[in-house]
Amino acid sequence: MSQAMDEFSQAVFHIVGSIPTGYTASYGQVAKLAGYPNHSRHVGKLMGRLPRGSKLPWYRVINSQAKISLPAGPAYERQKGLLLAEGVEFIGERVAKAHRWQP
DNA sequence: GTGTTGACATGCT
DNA sequence: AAGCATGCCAACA
Repeated sequence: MSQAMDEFSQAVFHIVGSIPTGYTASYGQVAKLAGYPNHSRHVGKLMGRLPRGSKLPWYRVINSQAKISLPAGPAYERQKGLLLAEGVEFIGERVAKAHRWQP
């Protein structure tokens, strides 16, 4: 039945699941690693579609500005809290460069 | 089929 | 540094 998720989503999920604890990756980075260099936007859209109990560390995915997207709100604080709990350092609203995932 | 939207990226000013 | 403009591609009305 279901077409098994398109290769795109599957690749993105795989990459996101490969992000080590305490590290973060940007949408463009994930998209590129997934094999789709210019699909950064779709990564974000996919994240928004993820269910609440998703096993994927979606909270480790941020934008190229090393900042959390989401227009500030409960979700924003939630992601920030999760990252902090993983040991990620925050410089203001920005994630420390040292905590950016480097494949 | 066309137009708008979207958890973005990159470049220029 | 920060802000504005352009590019890119799929999903949705």
